[in-house]
Amino acid sequence: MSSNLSEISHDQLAVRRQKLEDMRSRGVDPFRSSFQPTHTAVSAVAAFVGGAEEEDQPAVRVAGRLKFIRKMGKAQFVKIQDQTGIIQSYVRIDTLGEEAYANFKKLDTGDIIGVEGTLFQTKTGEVTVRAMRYEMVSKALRPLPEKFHGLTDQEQRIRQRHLDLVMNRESRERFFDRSRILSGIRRFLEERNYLEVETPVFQNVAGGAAAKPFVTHHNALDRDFVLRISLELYLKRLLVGGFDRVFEIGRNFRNEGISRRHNPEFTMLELYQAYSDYRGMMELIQSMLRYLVKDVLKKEEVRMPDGEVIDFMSPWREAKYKDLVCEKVGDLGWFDLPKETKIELAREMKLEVEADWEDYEVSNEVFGKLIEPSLIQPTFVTHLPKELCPLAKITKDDPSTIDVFELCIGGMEIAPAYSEQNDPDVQREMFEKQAGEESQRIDDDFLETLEYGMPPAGGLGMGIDRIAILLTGAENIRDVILYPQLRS
RNA sequence: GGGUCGAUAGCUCAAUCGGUAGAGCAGUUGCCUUUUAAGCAAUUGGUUCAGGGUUCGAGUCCCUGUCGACCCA
Repeated sequence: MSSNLSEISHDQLAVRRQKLEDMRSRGVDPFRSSFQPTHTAVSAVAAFVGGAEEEDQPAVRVAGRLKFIRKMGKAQFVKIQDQTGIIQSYVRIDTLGEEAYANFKKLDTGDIIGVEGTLFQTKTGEVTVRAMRYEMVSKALRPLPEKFHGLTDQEQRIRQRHLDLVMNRESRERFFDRSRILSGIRRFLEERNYLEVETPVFQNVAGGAAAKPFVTHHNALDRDFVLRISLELYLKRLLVGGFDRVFEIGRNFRNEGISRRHNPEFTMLELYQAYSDYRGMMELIQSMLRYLVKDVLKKEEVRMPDGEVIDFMSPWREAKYKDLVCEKVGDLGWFDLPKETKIELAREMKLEVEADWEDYEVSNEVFGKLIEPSLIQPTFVTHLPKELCPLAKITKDDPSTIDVFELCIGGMEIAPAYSEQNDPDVQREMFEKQAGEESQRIDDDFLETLEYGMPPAGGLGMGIDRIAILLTGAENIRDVILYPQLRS
């Protein structure tokens, strides 16, 4: 059977198919339905008893993908990778037997096998399984990428993420970190008696943020829905319903461009706490991020790709939005200047502002382009102009600002938080001002709900993708989303 | 949407002025019983992203398109 391998050696797929058929003809199932390892790669290495004789070492059964095969005639070393890591196995013709060894030699990298044997240390000290038996678990019909360089093409790494995860340790670790961050957030909030809930993705009105929604169609109802752009309004309904501490971690969808920091579907955490306010949210987010950095990721500090170090443990800076803008432009009593003068000055600072922009939009361009990117260490920016968010409470002693903060870290907006607006009449007014002529986009059901009485509350949102970028030191949102959107 | 750059063997990459498309890894066949990207010898494998053009001759030059990367919006 194997005599014709050389004839088809130009086609690696055909060679592997032939090996598959050879296995079947020997009565070996190339795709077993189960296999029970006793150890993972990491726990097997940990099970090695230092200083003990080999006959006193534990027997282990491990399973995983063949990453490296080093053949030396009548013996070979192979590396087996599972979710936890890699373990080496040493396979000899005199322990396995001639027939089994001959079959073992036909295995390919990428095949998933199980190995059973005792632990020993090679002469370089590597803990290794001396294979007494092996089992074919799943045949790989396609070859893995090149073993040293791995898969480097960005597009392939995303389109074939499974290969990226098999070949690139940093990538696998980064997604483990993302999972740890998610479970850490849940643990943190549950310890504070928050209730995790799920609210609708299909909505009548895409509220809670300013963004273009995706539209979809329900056939049986014969009507269009929009996919949610935020979690806010439904969670606030739950505050009315008496759920005083709620959070949701869910996917939002925004019909906008794709960039280093934007994916059309992204994951948000939103949480609401009755009888709290934006100051309460400061304490919460600070404790939560320190918990994630220190206790979940076991880091003392976070290093960004450019080498800048972010210190989460020192006290966080707090600064008013207007003070930051005035400081940047050289005071000038900026917020009292007429819009035309602001536009002139902004253009002198090489900002691209349009003549028909609103006054606050010009100021916000200064903030977004010149200030935010420079806020590397954790900074609470407070007292934002009220035009920037219609869902927050107006500051008592300054009706031009709202009781909110925007937490900026690493030059990014990480988490906004508000003292939530709970006056239904003020809320309607703000919505109408924002919607302008598109009054059909006002969520009347939400406004009606507020009329039943919503407790005062602090609310906070945090982009999970961005926090993952920040805490894992990634450069691009695609590095923290398993299957990000590509062009086609 | 705009600008710059890129796409060559399964993977990572070469290919001078426009002149026979190469290497390493992987595969195949041998040798090799403690390797570490194992080693040695031999060997298979190409729609050079797609389509058009210039030319005696195009991976290379020109045009269009697809996809991607980076920057800007």
